[in-house]
Amino acid sequence: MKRTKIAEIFSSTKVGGKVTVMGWVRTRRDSKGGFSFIEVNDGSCLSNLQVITDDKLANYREEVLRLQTGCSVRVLGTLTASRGKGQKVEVQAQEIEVLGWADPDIYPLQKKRHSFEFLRTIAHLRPRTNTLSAVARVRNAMSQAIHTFFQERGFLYVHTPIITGSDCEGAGEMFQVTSLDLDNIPIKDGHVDFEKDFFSSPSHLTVSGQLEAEIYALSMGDVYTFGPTFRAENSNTSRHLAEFWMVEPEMAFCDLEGNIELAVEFLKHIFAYVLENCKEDMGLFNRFIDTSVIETLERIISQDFETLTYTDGIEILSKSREKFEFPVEWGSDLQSEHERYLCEKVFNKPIVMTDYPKEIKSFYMKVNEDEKTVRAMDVLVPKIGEIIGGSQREDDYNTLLQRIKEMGLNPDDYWWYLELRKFGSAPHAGFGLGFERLIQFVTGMSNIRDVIPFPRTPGNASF
RNA sequence: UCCUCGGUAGCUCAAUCGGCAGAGCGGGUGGCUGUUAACCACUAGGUUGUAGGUUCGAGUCCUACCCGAGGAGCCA
Repeated sequence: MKRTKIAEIFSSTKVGGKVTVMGWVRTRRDSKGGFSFIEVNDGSCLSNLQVITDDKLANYREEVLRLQTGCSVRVLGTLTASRGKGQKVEVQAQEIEVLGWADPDIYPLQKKRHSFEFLRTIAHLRPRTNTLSAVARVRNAMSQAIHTFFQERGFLYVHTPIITGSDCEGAGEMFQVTSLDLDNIPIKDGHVDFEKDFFSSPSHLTVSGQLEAEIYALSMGDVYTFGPTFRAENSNTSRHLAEFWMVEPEMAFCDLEGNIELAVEFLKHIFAYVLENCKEDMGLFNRFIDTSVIETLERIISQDFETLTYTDGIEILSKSREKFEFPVEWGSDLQSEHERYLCEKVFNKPIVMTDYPKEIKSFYMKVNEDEKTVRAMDVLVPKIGEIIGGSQREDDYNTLLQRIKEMGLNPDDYWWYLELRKFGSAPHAGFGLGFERLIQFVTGMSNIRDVIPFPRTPGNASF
């Protein structure tokens, strides 16, 4: 079953050799002169390979003329320079074997545009479309770019747990994990008896690997996680998933400024990598999805990000003449309309907003000397909004303990997290980046459900 | 979860004031051509999301529910 991938054929200019290509038929055009053009795609690249077949093939009339969109084939032929326009090379077939038929009466994909809504209902077939296969290739390239970025800088890749022991991560609703028989739940003193559960205590799917990443940062220096994350929020938007992938670097001996520097470098590296390595796929997005994506990415790579404090942001917003639905006031969180106004109207580029009021941020963020704000940073990008959220972590034992109490949390649940501040504490910082939101930004895809192979959202875990 | 809009042929959509269910693409058949979103002709294809109601008559109006999209909240 040795084969040549179509991407490989297009990447070299050699003609004359014999090749075996396997893939799926996208379309067939017949000539009554006794030959047909078949476009084959194998997923290795966006372009189809044009295969010329003629009635010298034994199975031309019985099989080749019945090939339709979706059939899988093995083609043995000679690579030749194309006589037609539209492609440089093509394959003159000597043999075509039909590996699998696809009855056109019932095969849902057609040689035409489908809506993304419809394609979501056929997630088992949608990667056979141009756009979804391009998303898959870009997603793959971005994963690669993430690892090379951190590995080149000496960051350690840490696998933090998917199942977490206690409900103490403090970031949104969690999915509970249990092996108890839900039709027959053990009860003790009127409550569920978790002693009988698998872990002898309530357990959940992780909402963040950050707290565990801090452990390794405070031993190994620079670390990062890259894995799935789960939120049981009933969010129905184009930028939320119940299961998504998050990148979380964590650095010891690093403050907020170093954190911002890394985040900006990180984003620029990913964008540059994709522009360099996914030219054909990015061309598709720039042509059919959002005609400004390439220009936007190029501009971001060459420009500085706008960095401003929350307080400055509030000032700009309250001085603007824009009419907002929600009032702008110091102390309350920025609404989507505020973020978008700053990002898209005022600066027209990504912004890094820092030093938020401590009341609207998490307990683990380092409190500033003003005792009102914390060393937090959000990176906001046009259209998507928040793509990165991070902070310098509170490294003072007493301050952290006090913050935990202030937020109404139980210090016992955080005993090990507190001990990191008791034994050899050090300044450290990190951030979380939503991988799918980054893919959305890079590709211009407007719905997050179309940049992950199998989206999980409220009411839907199909496939 | 809230607000708004939508659900009609395999797909994308149209259907005026409540009055015969339509088009393009896709499929089938035939024709034509080194074609490439191929082209030309013919043809098949419908429980209008579900349940109920108003009416002589409902795709259209009313009620409930289901599903989808956009926005908001929550966040990455």
